[in-house]
Amino acid sequence: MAAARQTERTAASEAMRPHDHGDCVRRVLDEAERRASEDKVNFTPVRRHALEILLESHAAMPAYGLLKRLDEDGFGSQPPVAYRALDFLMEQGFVHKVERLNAFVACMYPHETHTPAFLICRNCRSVAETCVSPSPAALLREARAAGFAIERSVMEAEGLCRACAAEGGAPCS
Amino acid sequence: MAAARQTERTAASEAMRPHDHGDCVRRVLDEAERRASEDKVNFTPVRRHALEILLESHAAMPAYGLLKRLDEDGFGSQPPVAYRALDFLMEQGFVHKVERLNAFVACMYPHETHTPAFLICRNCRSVAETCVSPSPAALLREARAAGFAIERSVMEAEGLCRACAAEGGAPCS
DNA sequence: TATGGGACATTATACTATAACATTCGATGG
DNA sequence: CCATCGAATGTTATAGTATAATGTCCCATA
Repeated sequence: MAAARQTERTAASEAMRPHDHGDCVRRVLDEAERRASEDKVNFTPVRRHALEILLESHAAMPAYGLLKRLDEDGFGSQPPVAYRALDFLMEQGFVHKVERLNAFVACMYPHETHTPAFLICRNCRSVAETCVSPSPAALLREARAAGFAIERSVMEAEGLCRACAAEGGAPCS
Repeated sequence: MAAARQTERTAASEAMRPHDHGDCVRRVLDEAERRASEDKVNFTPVRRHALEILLESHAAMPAYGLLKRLDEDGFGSQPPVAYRALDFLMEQGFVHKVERLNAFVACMYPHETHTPAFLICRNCRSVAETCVSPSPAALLREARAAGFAIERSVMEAEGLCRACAAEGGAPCS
């Protein structure tokens, strides 16, 4: 279990089941490619490779984890390398930041506008993205009442994934 | 505008209107006191004072901002001073962390169990807490399907508060 | 061909958070 | 009374996250 941090383990309905992950990768990468050329943004090698790395697993990866990988693959070792790529990918909606973990995941639904919602296991730190409607009604009402214009929002739920619950939910260590 | 970061400015329906803030403070502090003695937890001076500091405004305060204040008031200058107080206050539900900002706000609804929802202005960084139901239906459905047990969740919405929108929404600088 | 802008390189530093271990002190039971 | 256990705090050190600031490269294009 201790090794489960930031590995392949995932929790949510789609991600948690065995699946042809190559399909995930191709689907998302193709869509990103398409959208990038459509929007005339510059999908450079470092940006593309950063997305590929994040796509290797459904787990969230910290910026310095990504940086390490980028460095190993010859893209440079300084923090801005990773953060610039991440900024681009997030602007394009190809990647989300999981604030609770200060870590990043490739978006599995890059074709739809949505409010990402994450199920984050406090035990193994697996992360599953699910989609909810662009802005949940209750929050939208509150925002309207306040004159607040929501531009993007995220829901983050912490708890225990099925696998960890089965093991008793004790901390990894 | 530039000075608006982490000041009294707030955005949401309750917090954004002029109001007797002394009432907020007394109400929350009394409730906290009551709950602490009821639960037999140790509401020590540093913990209480940390809550008082966070209650001074509806804005989110970074941990090191709180630490600075605690230090000035004679409670010590090392990071664990602030983080320990914050850990306690969050456990008790008296304080929430706004993950998007890595900053902390006193909970304005310490008497109810709820999913906090934050409206965060990307321009002036004001934060308003609103309540939504313990777990929005759509997310709950997803979680059930995944066998994921939600223990707590948060919604964070970023956008422009009314005041900043009126000013054109340009960055503070 | 100059020039303007986007992307990238490089250096330094700011900010956030926790690990690890020592000490104090009060409640509780012998 | 005294042992001792645990919660809270004190102290030092370090890990982890993120951005500022400046300069270079290169290419589209006027």
